[in-house]
Amino acid sequence: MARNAAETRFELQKDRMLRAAAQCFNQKGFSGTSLKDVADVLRLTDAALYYYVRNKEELVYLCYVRAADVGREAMESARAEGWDGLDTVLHYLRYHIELMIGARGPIAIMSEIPSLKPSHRRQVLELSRRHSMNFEAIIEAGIADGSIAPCDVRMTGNAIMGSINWIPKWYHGDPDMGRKLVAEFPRILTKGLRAG
Amino acid sequence: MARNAAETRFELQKDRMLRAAAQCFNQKGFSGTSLKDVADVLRLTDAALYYYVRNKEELVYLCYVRAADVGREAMESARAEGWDGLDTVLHYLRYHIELMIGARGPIAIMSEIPSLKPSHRRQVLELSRRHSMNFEAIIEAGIADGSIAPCDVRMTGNAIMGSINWIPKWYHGDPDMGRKLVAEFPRILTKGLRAG
DNA sequence: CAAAAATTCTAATCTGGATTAAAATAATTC
DNA sequence: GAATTATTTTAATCCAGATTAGAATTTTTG
Repeated sequence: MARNAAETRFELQKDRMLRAAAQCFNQKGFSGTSLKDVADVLRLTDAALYYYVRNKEELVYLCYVRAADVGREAMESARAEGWDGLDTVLHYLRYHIELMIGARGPIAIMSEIPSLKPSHRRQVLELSRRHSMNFEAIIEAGIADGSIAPCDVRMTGNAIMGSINWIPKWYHGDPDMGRKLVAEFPRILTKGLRAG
Repeated sequence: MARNAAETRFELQKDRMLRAAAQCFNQKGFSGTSLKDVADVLRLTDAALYYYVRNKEELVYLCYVRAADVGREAMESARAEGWDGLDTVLHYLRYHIELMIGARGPIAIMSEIPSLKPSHRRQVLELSRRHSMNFEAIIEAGIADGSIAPCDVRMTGNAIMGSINWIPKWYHGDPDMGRKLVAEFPRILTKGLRAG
């Protein structure tokens, strides 16, 4: 019946669960949300979650992996379509924000990596580090191709990613706000980059 | 012995405690850090903390009030010294970052307001809302005086404050990084604002 | 220094929430 | 539609960590 793994009822439910969890975690933090909180969103019992995940720690871990996936996808699309460094950054920001607030959202803020068990922590940090590096590489490419003004790449990357990461803290699904977000944020965040 | 309330041994220790707590909360989140974690930093027993604070919830509450105070101070200094809107924003950012990473730090990220009890939550949200409004007012003043290019004030404020709020997530006390932060961040965040 | 006050500790208790096992229900398959 | 498999629930257990009471220690005061 299911075409591929991702279309299994199991996989669909699991994904629903991860989105519900992300929503809860973003609001109340990792330890602040009980499994019952997540289960309530899904109209399930807390115990049912254990059918999909070994324990609570794995739930956050999967949320973070999912967040990393979304960021990576956005960046890959942007790289394929942007025609210079600045344009690529612009595309990346738009895609990432669209995914965050769209059907793939909500996306968990990776704000409690220390709560992960060592092996998971390592993996998530690695994904996170790689994403930062890729973003900085785009900025550097933009400086090289003349579309972005020379700047401290590391700090600039931190500044922009901070804005992005913080979005779930104040955006809670209002559609009007969402449209504005997609329309304005990429523009605002890249305005300071432009060369010349 | 003590000149004023703020110099009491009690007040000093309490402040030390709030800074230790902020450090822990920023790393592991509210519920993720046990009172023992905080006490360990201070070389005290968890039970000793109850001499300074009624319970854990109050500890976070005070951390958040403290964070709001620091933000407000930075903004007041900036308003007094900035000679136009853009310059005021620049000053504000510099002061706020200096306070965050300096002797007054670490400052707690207000990321788990939902964990507060209703009355405290109301108060903190009010402080937070007021700070945002004041920041947006400065941007508007800058647009009016021609130092800042017209923009969506709300979104621009969110973007900049997001960058600021996220700092404690990646800055962990490295002095070199700290200097760079103070030197570069205000410049980066205001680069996109400039009119003309 | 002795008494009083302030601060911290020891040793419990208590509780929310994670986790588990087994039973019950729903969906699929043949 | 009976058997099998997948999903969810009920009903415990279990434990980390918050909280409390009272004792012990340190600091201050006179």
